[in-house]
Amino acid sequence: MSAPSVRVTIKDVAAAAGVSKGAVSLAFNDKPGVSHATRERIFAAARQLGWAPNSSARSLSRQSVDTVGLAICRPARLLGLEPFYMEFISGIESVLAERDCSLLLRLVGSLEEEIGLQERWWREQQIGGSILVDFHGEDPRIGPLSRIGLPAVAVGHPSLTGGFPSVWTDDAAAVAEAVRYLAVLGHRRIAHVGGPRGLGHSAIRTTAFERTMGELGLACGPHVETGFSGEDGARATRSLLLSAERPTAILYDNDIMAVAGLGVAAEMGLSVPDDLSLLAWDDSQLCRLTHPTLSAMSHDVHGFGAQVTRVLFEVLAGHDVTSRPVATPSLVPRASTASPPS
Amino acid sequence: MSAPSVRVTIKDVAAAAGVSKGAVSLAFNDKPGVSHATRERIFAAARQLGWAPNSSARSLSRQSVDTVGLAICRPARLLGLEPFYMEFISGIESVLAERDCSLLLRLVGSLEEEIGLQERWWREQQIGGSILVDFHGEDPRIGPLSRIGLPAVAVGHPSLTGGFPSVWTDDAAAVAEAVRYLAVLGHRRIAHVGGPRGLGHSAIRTTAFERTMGELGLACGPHVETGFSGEDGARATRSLLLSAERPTAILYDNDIMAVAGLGVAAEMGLSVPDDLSLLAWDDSQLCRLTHPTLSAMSHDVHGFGAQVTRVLFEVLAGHDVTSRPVATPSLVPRASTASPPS
DNA sequence: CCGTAGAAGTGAACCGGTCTAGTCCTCATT
DNA sequence: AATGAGGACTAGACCGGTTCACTTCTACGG
Repeated sequence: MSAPSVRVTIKDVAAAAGVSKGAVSLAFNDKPGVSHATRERIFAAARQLGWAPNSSARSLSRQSVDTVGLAICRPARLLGLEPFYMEFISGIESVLAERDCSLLLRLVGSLEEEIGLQERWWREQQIGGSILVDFHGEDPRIGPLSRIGLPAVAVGHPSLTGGFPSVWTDDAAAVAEAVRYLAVLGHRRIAHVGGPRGLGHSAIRTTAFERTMGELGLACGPHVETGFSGEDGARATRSLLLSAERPTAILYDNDIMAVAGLGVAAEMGLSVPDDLSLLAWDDSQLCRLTHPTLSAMSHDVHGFGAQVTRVLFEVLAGHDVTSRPVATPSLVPRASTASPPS
Repeated sequence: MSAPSVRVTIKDVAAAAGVSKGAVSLAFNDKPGVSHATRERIFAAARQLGWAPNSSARSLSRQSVDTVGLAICRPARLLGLEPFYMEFISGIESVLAERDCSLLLRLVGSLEEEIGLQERWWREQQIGGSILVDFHGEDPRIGPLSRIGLPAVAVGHPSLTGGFPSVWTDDAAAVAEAVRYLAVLGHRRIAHVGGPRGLGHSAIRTTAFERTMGELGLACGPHVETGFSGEDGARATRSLLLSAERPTAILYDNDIMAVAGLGVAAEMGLSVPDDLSLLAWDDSQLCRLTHPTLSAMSHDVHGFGAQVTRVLFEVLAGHDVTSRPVATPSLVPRASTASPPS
């Protein structure tokens, strides 16, 4: 790839302003050592020539870069659908933009591919640090990426993220709230449609689900594992609704699956919420568009992304950072939950 | 942001392999001038030291970068929901990854902000070129960005994209197909829920809608402008269904609004497709999850993104590139369309 | 009037690669 | 034996910034 045809460098600006390169650099980096008048002259010259410091040259001599990496490992088709990530990314961006930093984004096919990618990014000094998402139990990224010293913030419960400082939502508490709410409505047969067990936060939610059911003295109803796609959600719902002990309420691990569940219920002639209650997770706008609208465990995904990024900057500044939770998802009851049929 | 604590450079590798910096560079760039044996020795040394060429230094001396820019200008909340962009991005990535290039992504609030951003990216030589999306009529980006010579590929009909080579879908033809299909089913009162007129492709679709209706001798039913959000879609649908001359079919400009329309129909006690037919656009997985499933104008968004990126690489290679269409969206009939009530 | 502190500004080294001109060597040709 | 061609490799300039050590000038205190 080529560069602008007329390349204007700091030397040209210096010449135009009648000063040395160093003075221009000082002026542009807001450092003392140039008088107000000179500074203005330099800015005027730069504006007139349309000059901006070459970012490669700058990061070369500064020995630093203002880019952070994010690799997402989910099948592409699925990603398109999950409102979560785009909103998360927009949260990240909101903080990056404040500091004139950029996001290097890559979709990868496997955790191994991600390890290779992050290592390369770091070695080539393309990124100053990374945001790591979707932790698995015994996540294979932890070893290699800590070893090379990649500064990173993890998204996920500290029990999953190895040595990386993390930012997380207390999913266990949220699941407990969801289940208790359904129980208070009178549901006894509650099912859970979760993500793959391998995925850390799915495992946490599943465990919390089972524990809470136990605490309430309810037989732990069926729990189904899925790959988070809408089709998975539909399949899971169909099989639950066809089982002998049909659940009267279903808790889903994202909102797409809950929408799919709503479709399946309609298809099978069940009325929501009269015959069946549905409770979604993540609560994107989607939950307000269906009929009936979907009750959901809601959290501020945009703010979550922003917070993660702020913590990453702390790490990059060399501060000692400890893991911290953001607000626990909270229940937003809408029209898809009610007492079970008597 | 800091760099790896132990920085190993090309000099270290050269020393370890007992050659000069130049030899290492030649080896790593697959250029002639080093024997097979030496090459192997160099690779071994690099692997052992964990060295990869510093990307800033490389692009500085090569006077080129391997990053392309993409700025998206839509409210963040909306973006999260639109499956289109994530899929489009994953298509872009699939081509970038092949060539070890990266995507610089930024969400912006206005076209003016985007102009500033693209100019800065280009002047600072952070990007080699850009992908421009969401063209407006008389798009304000065209002038400034052509003037600075930014290499770019536009997504949108050539009539919108000024001098930029473009890749587009023939939305006019697709709209005509959609309307004719509904007409063949027997619909006479067909409504259109489109995007903002300012947005180029929305205008094209709206015009095509009106023309096709005219050609079929149908009174051009109501056309509603929206901001593409689900809430907008719901509002538009509600107002259409309450009008005196209630339409029997509605064509939506994306799939989120169609899903919202489905919700509104249910809420108003109308049966889809018996009382009302709905036809969506973009056809993400979402259209298959609702009940009834949504008929849609379907196209390969992932492939679209990939194609756009390939064209950008042609531009960057200095080839003379002409605008070209990709496959026209085609109708996928599902359960939301049928003949109108007699 | 001297000494000194601080502000303003310069020149050159440096960051880590790429690339060109040039050296050295081997082998084939006349 | 002299000539030439070409392969393997090196030294050093260069890319465009940042930064540090150093100079010059002004102002102020004693």
